[in-house]
Amino acid sequence: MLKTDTANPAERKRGSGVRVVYESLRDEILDLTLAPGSPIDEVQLAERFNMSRTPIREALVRLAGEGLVETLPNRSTMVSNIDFLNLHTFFDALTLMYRVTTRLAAQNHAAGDLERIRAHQAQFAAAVEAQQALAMIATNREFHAAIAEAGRNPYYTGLFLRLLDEGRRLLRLYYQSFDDRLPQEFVDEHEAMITAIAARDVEAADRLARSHANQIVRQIQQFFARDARQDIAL
Amino acid sequence: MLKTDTANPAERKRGSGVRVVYESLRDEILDLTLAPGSPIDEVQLAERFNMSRTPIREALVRLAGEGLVETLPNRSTMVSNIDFLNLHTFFDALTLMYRVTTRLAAQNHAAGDLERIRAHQAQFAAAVEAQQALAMIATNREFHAAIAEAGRNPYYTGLFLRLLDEGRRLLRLYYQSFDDRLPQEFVDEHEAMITAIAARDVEAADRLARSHANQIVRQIQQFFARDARQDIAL
DNA sequence: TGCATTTTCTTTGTCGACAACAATATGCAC
DNA sequence: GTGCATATTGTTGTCGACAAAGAAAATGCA
Repeated sequence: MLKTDTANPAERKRGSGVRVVYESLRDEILDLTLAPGSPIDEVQLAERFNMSRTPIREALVRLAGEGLVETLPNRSTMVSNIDFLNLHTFFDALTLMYRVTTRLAAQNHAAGDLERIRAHQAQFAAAVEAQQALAMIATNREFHAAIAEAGRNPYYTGLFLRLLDEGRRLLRLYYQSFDDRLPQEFVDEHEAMITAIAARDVEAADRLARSHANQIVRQIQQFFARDARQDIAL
Repeated sequence: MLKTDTANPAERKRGSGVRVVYESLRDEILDLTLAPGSPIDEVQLAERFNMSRTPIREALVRLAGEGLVETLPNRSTMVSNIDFLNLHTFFDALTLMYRVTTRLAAQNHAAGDLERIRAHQAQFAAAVEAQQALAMIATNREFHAAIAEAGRNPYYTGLFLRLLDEGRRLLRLYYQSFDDRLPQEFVDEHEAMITAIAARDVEAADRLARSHANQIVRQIQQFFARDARQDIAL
């Protein structure tokens, strides 16, 4: 219904079906192309992707495992709602993961890590310069993901990626409303974090990560608080 | 092959199939009934649970999402190996989650939380008294899960439960080798944590959680270090 | 007209079958 | 006997179909 990616009828590598569906749905959910709370029809997806319901279902099971969709037994599955009432738990966990991963990156980064991190930072700066909201969100995620990778703790990385993805939905709302204006300050903060990591200065990395997280959290919280007040005013 | 839970031929509630398979396999993996690295045959499971391969596969997808099994494309899926070389990352994350959840429990616990926590602690103490290793592992998990619940941050709770489950496999090895002897000290430490939570003493809760985690980590590390040395000696 | 009940209809959960892929076994040439 | 190409076997990924479970619509009755 959204996109008709029914391009190739049957020229699809065996075993790639689930991955395609999973990644497509995942991106659409996180980009808010699929609205939170909207129902998901299996047969519709099967038609759209030109495949049977079986791989569609397996993709949905994966998405459910990550909390991106919720599936009621014998009832339709739907895109998970954003829990605005408990956003503070999200921000709390996000801040902790920012700090922990950046700390560990300063401790454990090895050859090649800094190059990868700097490359993502360059892409992020370019996206900010071009004022492209979606690219900003994506490159920011990759930047912090690279830092987490350099920290070399897959448990932290896993939770952090999940939180960053969940945050993509919030950021999408945020940038949508602010008309894609550019937060140059984030670029500078990123640079400072890279410097601290390169110097293996754990405490500085922690401090920067914490203030970076606080910065983001504060802005988003202000935005949603303003939004809520407007809702009441109407 | 292990258990023939082929009891009821078809008297099974619609939609419960996946859950049954998922929980059974999960328990067997964590209890080491299914050895790490052992292959998983879908048709064999289908015969054992008296159902088609479809629900079996969905259960395996869920397990793969939690990292309990690994699935190679077009090749058989197998029980995830324990990554002994990177155990420190596991202990690191586990310790942090011990601390964070206990801190939050001291901050946020509400009516009924303490009762639930104390109930699990009583069961744990009973299991220790009875020197039942499996019951000790299970009740210990429930005790800390209840604390995490009282902390009211589902992101932390989710990661913590995953770590505790992964730890079940390590603890299983640990207790197996030590002939199920009883760590009375854990019971006492639990009691102290409950007291700190009840008093809403966040710093004390943090301190106790940290030392509790260190205690456990140290014992398991010693065990595996000893084990490794024995392996070399042989 | 309003409510309870039955019927239809939609959507899910499960099944058995088939095709593709990987690994092993077989055959053949040297 | 060895090395390579081919056939065979086993296992996975995908499919189309059917039946159960709700939900919605239709019917009946007061």
